[in-house]
Amino acid sequence: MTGVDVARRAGVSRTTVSYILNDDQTQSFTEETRARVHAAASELGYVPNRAARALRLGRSSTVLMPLPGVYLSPLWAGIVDATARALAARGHALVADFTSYGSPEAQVEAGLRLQPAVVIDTMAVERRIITMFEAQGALVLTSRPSLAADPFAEPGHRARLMQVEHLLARGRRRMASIGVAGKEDESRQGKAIEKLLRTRCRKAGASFEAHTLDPADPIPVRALVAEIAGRVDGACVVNDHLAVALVSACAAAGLRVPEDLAIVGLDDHPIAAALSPTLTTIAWDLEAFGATIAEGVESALAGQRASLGVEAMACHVVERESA
Amino acid sequence: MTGVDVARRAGVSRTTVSYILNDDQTQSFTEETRARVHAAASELGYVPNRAARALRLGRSSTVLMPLPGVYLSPLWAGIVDATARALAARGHALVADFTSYGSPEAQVEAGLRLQPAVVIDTMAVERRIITMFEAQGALVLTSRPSLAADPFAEPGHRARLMQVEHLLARGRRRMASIGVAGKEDESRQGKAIEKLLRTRCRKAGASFEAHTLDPADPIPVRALVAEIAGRVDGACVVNDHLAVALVSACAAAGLRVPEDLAIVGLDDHPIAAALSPTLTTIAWDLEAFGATIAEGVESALAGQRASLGVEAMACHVVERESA
DNA sequence: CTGAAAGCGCTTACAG
DNA sequence: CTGAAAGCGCTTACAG
Repeated sequence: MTGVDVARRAGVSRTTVSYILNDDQTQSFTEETRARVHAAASELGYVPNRAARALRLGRSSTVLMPLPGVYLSPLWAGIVDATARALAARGHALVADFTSYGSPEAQVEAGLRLQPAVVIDTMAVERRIITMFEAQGALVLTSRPSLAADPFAEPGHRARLMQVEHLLARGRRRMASIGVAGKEDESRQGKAIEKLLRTRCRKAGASFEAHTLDPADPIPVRALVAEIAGRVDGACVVNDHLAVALVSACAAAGLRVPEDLAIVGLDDHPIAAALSPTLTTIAWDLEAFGATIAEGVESALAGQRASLGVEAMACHVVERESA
Repeated sequence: MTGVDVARRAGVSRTTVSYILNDDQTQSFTEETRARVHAAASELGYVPNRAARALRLGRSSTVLMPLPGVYLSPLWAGIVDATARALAARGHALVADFTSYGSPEAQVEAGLRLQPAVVIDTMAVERRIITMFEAQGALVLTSRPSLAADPFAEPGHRARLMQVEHLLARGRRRMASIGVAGKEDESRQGKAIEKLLRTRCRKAGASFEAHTLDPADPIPVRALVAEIAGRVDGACVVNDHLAVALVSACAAAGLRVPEDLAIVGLDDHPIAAALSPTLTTIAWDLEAFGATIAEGVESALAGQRASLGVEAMACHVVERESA
């Protein structure tokens, strides 16, 4: 089942089959020829050999997304799924690599071994790893929001702000933001978000305080609940993982949610819907994000410097019991 | 950077390079020649072109793992990660496909478009989809435990039994098993496990009851807590997602965990460690599982009917506060 | 023990 | 508008 079979069936040369199936704009064919070739291809169930195509073109159709050591939360799973789906529709295969490598060198070497057409840079991977990929000649597509942009436009900022708006709209005026005690660039972003939320609260005449926690350890979560009980009436949490821990610690401490403390999470983790009380959260529109990345890959392959417009990644409130 | 460059540098023919680098057993070379070729390859950082190799060999080095619509729990994420790592070490790229396709046909067509060397059959995919892959000539490696085997040997059975043993060892004698209200083959397996646990409890002089719940809906979880409060003192739950919902519903109902009800989860979900109280659970040894699959892939590629020995997948109790 | 050569299936510059 | 032919980099049967 090769292009030769299609050519024979359609009564044209192998060359013509390639030109027509790849919709080559530099060639012209009669509508009748086109139709015959397409018909022959679909009747035979012809699928071009990827290896031969890659060999000839000098690039594979594999797209690599390095996510070293990423805890595969439903958020990341959703991003990977949406991206893989959108890429598959365009004939690319997404390889998401969650492996934690011993060194940046090992990571880049393993990634390059795949000979990917494009490497997708996400917020989950260190910048210097991306730099190394580029130094080795890999085509990189970044999905990082441009730092120069209006911070309000950055998705993480918008989502966190949406949490605060939701709590303010429900009459909460003593606000706390709870983040992850984290890595360096995360905490830098954390500071920016903190400032944004603080400003918003001040404008609404609400108090504001910020805390960070280690999501792997419940002890500080319990301590925090004891500390803020009675003082804070609205908490916006950086992700649902931590929000679930918080709701649970409130229950253990006898603090009523949402009466004493309203809580809004982020990411719409499946467990959030199963909790008692169910967790109000912010959900992302991942479908659109995947499509955006797939388009970016196409542009990058076409040699254009692609602007991803990740800034436009949408999110919305999922109203449940905790706020 | 091709095999020709390596040959030139080592002062041998292109043929010799291939034979030596692929460690062809039908050929013999002096140790000195081998060393020269290996040295030249590593000095030049030679990586064989995957596309050319695939074209020549007639098969890619992509391994496909269809996981249609699988909620990517930390368990599956761990399995995918461990498998990808083990396969990468052997030069294969794992493509895990979480897409929910409209039809089995669409799924198989999309999968085949990748021209995978091997398709890995897991418990997450319907059998008829695997049958279709095989009918289309794909090489399938099944990681399903053989049904004929001793049920005690099946990993899911062993893990659930481990939960019960843990609760019995802590003096609990009024046991409940809580599963997911699920699909047909799951519920068949569910029946087998129920029988196994019931028998074990009877032997220990403990009472036993089984319940199933929809993990997406907290209402029945709360109803169940109300129903079993005071009657049951030990609960083993089919996964941590549901166990978190249960712990949370207990707190909301004022039922003390573990004093009134000891709870053991399954899968070691990261959220389980962040809960108040922290969740006692069963963790899988996924590293070994990934290695087993990678070995199976190699055997399948070598034309041998591979026995995966999934039955041997190990697990252990992670002791925390809830039991 | 080593090497020259065929051929996997594709795309595309080139000739007609 | 269409086709014959080169060549991507690899493996391996075959000849020496």
